[in-house]
Parts: sequence; C-alpha cells; structure tokens
Amino acid sequence: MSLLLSGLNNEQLKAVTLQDQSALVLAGAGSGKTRVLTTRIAYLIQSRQVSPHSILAVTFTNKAAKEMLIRISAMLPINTQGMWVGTFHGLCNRMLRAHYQDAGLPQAFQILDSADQLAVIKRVLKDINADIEKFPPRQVQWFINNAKDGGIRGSQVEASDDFTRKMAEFYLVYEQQCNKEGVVDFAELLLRSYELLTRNEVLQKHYSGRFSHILVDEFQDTSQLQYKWLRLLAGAEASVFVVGDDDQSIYAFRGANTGNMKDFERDFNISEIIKLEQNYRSHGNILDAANTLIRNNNGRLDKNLWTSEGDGELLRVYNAPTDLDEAAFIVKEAKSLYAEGVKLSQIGLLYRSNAQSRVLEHALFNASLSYRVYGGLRFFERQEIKHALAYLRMIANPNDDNALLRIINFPARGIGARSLEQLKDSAKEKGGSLWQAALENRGGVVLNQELGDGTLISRIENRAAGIPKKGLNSFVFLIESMQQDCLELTLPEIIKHMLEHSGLVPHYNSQREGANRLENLNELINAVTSYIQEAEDSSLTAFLAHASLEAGEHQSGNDQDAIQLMTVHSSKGLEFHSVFLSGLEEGLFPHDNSRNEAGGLDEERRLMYVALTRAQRRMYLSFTQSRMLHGQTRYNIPSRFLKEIPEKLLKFLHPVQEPAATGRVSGEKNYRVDAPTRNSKLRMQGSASGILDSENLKWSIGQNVIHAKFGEGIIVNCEGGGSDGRVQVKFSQYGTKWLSLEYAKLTSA
DNA sequence: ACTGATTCTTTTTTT
DNA sequence: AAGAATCAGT
Repeated sequence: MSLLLSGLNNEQLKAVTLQDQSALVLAGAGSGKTRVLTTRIAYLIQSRQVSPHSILAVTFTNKAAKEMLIRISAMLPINTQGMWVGTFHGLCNRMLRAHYQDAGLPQAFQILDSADQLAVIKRVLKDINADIEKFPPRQVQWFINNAKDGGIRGSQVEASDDFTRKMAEFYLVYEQQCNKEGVVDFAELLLRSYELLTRNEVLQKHYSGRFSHILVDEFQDTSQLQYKWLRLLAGAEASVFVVGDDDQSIYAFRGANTGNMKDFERDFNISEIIKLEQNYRSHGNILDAANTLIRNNNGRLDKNLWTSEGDGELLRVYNAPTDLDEAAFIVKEAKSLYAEGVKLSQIGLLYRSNAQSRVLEHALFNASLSYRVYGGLRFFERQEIKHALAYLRMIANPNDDNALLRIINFPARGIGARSLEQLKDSAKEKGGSLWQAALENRGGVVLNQELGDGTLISRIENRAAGIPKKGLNSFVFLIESMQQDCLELTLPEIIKHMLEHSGLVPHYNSQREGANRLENLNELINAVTSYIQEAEDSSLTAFLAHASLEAGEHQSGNDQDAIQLMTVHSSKGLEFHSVFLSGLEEGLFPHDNSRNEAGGLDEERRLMYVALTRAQRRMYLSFTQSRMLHGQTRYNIPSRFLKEIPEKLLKFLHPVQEPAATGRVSGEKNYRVDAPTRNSKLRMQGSASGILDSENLKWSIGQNVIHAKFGEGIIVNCEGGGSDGRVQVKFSQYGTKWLSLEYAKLTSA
C-alpha cells in the first residue's frame, strides 16, 4: 500500500486517494497523469476493495489502453479481464456485440472505417443520381458524422434551407443502406450504444449499477455524445474521475468539446479541481517556451507548468533553404545525438501533416538511420490487406456491399461493368444487398438455410456438377464454400484458408511489384497470431472489428531502436530526449485550413504546445524558405508561433556556406552557432532561384522584403525585368499581392 | 472485358 | 507528387 503510493507528490496523492466522489483533475503535460490514473485504479482495488468488475476506464487511443493494463498488472497480481478498459469506440463495440439484438444489428455486423464510409456514401449518392459537384461526398460524410456526434438521426435533422434538406435526405438513404448491409461507421458505434442505453432502461440500470468507478483519460477530447454516454453509464451512483488538459485539446475537428470540462464540473458537483502542475519531463527553457506560447490563447483554465530541474539548453532554431536541406540538417543532428549516446528511439521527429514525412524518410534512409513512421498508411489500410479482409468480411457477413465490390472481380474472374450493373439493378429492385441479389441470379439447385440474424448459408447441391471458373457463379460458389469450410476452423486456419483459396497470392505473385504485398499478406498471419494471444474473443468477427478499430498499431519492427516519425497529433502522450519539429511555416503550421475555422488558430497553437512539451532535454525547431508540396514549390514565411517564443530562449543555427541556388539537389551542410542577435531573428538566409533583374540581382524568389504599407513578406514570384518588373509578394498580414517595382516601395529585410 | 495511358483530384489532424 | 478515376484501344 505505502509502496503503491510512494513517490507521489501531494497533489498526485490527493487525486489518487480521493474518496467516492467525482473529480476533475487538470493535468499538465508531463505531470504524471497516466501514473495517477493507473495508481488510482490499483488503489481502488487494493485498499478500497473495489472489484475490477466494477471499474470502467476510457482512454483515447488503443495504445493508451494497452499501456494502462500493463501498468496495472505490474502493480497488482490481479486478473484485469473483468475490467472494462478501452477507447470509447472499443467499449461501444463491446457493448453492441453483447446486445446486438436489442441494438437492432446482425450478430456479425461490420465496422466501416472512414474510407469505407466514404465509399458507401459515394455509392449511395450515385444510386440516387445526386449532383456530386454540388454535394461532394466528403462534405456529406462530414455532415453525417457531425449530426451523429450531436446525437441526431437522419429523420431528426432540422432543415431550414435546401442544402440542409438535401443533406438530410442523403443521411437517410445512407442510414438505410448501412442497415441493409449490416455495417456501422465509427460515429454509429457511439450513437447506437447511446440509444441502446436511453431506450433500454433495464440495460442502463444494469451497467450503471455495475460500474461504480468510471475513469476517463484525455477528457478534453471527448465529444458531446461521448459525454452523454458517460453520464448514462454513470447514473446517479458512480464516481467519475476524469483527467484532462484543456491546453492539449487538439481534436475539435472531430467533435471534441472542451466545454465538457465545465459541464462536468456542474453536472457532477465538483467543488474543487485538482491541478497537477509539476512537470517531470522537460527542462525549464522548454517549459518556459511552451507556457509563454500557450498564454496567447483565450479562455483557458489557468495552469502553469513548472519544474524543479534546471533551465537546460536553449531551443535550437534552424532556417533551411529547402525541405531537402531541412531533412539533411535533421539527419546530421540526429547522427551526432546518436554518437553522443542518445538512443534513436529517444529521438522524435514531428511534423504537422503526414505529407511531410516522405522527404524526411528519404533522407534517413539514405543515411542508413533506422526509423519508424507512425500513422500514414497503416497496416490494415493497405490495399492487399483490405482485399484480404474483404474476403474475410464476406465470410462473416456477405451483405457487406463494400467488401463484395472490392473483391467480386479481384483477382479478375470475368465480372465486368456490365454484369455488375445488372447485379446492382437487381439488388435495387429487390431492396436487398448485392449478395442477396447474386444468390437469386445464379443458376443451379441451391438449398438456402437462413440463420436467425438473416445471414444466408447455402448448401451447394451441384458442387459435383462442376464449379464454373468464371463469372458471377464462380464468385458465389467461392464465397459459399469458404463460409462452409470455415465453420469449423480456428481464426489462423481461416486466414490461411482464405489466402489459399481467394487467389490473392497467385495474383500478387504474378505482379511485378507484388513481392511487398505478398509479404504483407504473410504478415497478416502474424497479426492474427498476436491478436489471439491477447484478445478475449478470438472469433473472426471480433478480429475484423479489431482490424477496423485498431488500423494502426500492428507494425513490425516494434522493438528495434529507431527514430520515431509522426504527426504532432499522434505524438500526444509521448516523450523523447530530443525532438525535431519540422516545417514551422505559415500555411503549414499553423495550417492554412485552420484559418477559416472558428478557434482554428487556437487549436493550432495548442498543437504547437503539445509538440514543445514532448521534449525532455533538447528541442529543435526548423523551417524552410521553399518547400515542395503537392507537386509544386511553395515559398513560406516562418510560423508566427516561432515569434511567440521569447527570443532569449532560442539559439539560432546557420548554414555556413550559402545554399545551392537552384534545383532540388542538396548535400550536407555545415552550420555554425550564433548567439541570438537582433538581425538573426527569424530572417531567411541566402537566396533561392528566380532572378528577376539581371542588372542588379536585387530581387529574387524566396527573399524576405518589407513594404511600407503591408509590412513583411516574402517574394513568391517574379515577372519581367528592369522598370517593367513585377513581383508577387506573400505578406504575413495582407495575403499575396502583385507589386510593380516601379511604384512599390520595397526594401530588403 | 481487360489493359495501359491519360486526365483529374486531392492535398490536416484520427477513433 | 501520388493515387484515383476515366478513357481509348485491343
């Protein structure tokens, strides 16, 4: 007991040992939040004799859930199986599986990831001949998910204008289609589960009676609906212990609602907020930078991180001519860190958007530094894996049209656009799924056997008569025989069976670039094997749900010492000895798209705050003058966030030699270290391509300039020469403008 | 119906 | 730049 609580500071101890009351813990970055949560669970079980069965813990990511279970198991020799620990989506899935009939779902309902959802929406829109130009599928998707997050069904949308009426109509048709196919999207998991508890009082009583202690991590990232779900589960009795940090709320785009923290205070009669402000992660200068930056946001719950450690190093700023130079710089620094004894896995390389990782990967690869990329294209999202999963989904729930369409002619079996069109028409006419239509359209004598949930299993009488090698019937027979053969098989056997019979392996064997894909298909067997080891439920359906909900975390090479590459978003919760934050440029970070959204800039700033607070000892901030993005070179000015960090905390690094003038070739650069001087402040060094005036070489693309009226900016384009010349300048405040050199008063910055 | 070529689109973050 | 979608030719 004393062992359990030793080493906690006063505030942490107070949070851990609270009596049966609800509590709000405001926990800054690196303040031991996870430790408090796990220790509290262990404390409840050990000292207060709370049954693990009565504990529900919600985390934001699957990784965090896993981590929590591991830590609890390390503290207590108990069986954690009775505890409900997981993400909102994972827990809702668990509940819906247990009560699928009450929830109005088939037993083997499948989960759509975002891409799957978009595919369904596109199909539906096409079916009803909607104007795709006027109503882009992505926007429809956004509308539907937003409505669901607000707890609103298609029939409940309040439409006052034509546009919304149309959206509501699409939403309704989409709902019908999903029901027909027995599939649910991410938001649906939450909404269904919520509706189940609202409608079914017996179930609601059951769960709220069972869970006497509910603990929520990353509470600032919960959505409206998730909060309502929590309240239902809590009922009147449970004590709810939530931990969060409003400064680290970075998922507003996905419905996260910081207001939940204030609502929680009110709804659960919180008299006192416990603040964890002592930071055990970073040195002082890094914390100072983060604290100063975040103070630019409004409406914060007040909080200031401090550390008992020293100031440590200054934050290092590097201005690279191009993204390639930036990557070269990072590689060089990482190498010397490694030489100094920093493990590669203790180096984090962060960026705002996934598109930035390619250049960095390339540089690391050429330098033979091992690295690991998180996010991006995940294992379960790869094309070949999606195909394999589609076969598996057809075995579990053949009404899944997405799955059917993906593989009905893959590998090719002679089912072209024409036959597909017929199949679609027939399905539309009958009002069923494509699979149902396919069953009715095929020849031969078939005895259908209907299971309770509407799934059709067919006994094939004419197998002996020969199975067609091509065409629709061949596909129907293939799936049916797979369904039958797999009835008695274990999960790994099912995967092997599918790989052997689907034709995917021979197909990729014959493809030129297929080796990698074959490897991944093989890896699928490993994925299943490791899944079985930890999962409680080793059914095919459970595995498929796992694949949808945890698209990311299956990656090989987990144990290798490697530099960690990821977006700032996915870095939340992690820490590194040294952190590189690349691409600190206006338009990229803060991102252009955030400018139009209310509160968008504040969210970007919180994102920056998250990035800064990942570093323990050393922080690198880099930006470039020009960057290749989406096939064209963009000229950017330094991020405003750099200017929000006190200059006395920064150390500017400069390349020694002038950068190459043109082209995307780049070698290693030397650089020297300067004390920060007035002139060094975030100024671009050197010049890039695009010389305008051969007479005096005065203006060039990428150059920083100051205009009497518009302030500072950067030249992004040039035209003409001499007195006719014009330059296009991107100003930090006034946007991009063409200026005539004859009139404009430009000075070099 | 299939293949290869060309055009078009997408470019923020994720359960 | 890279992938998806569409188109033309076989």
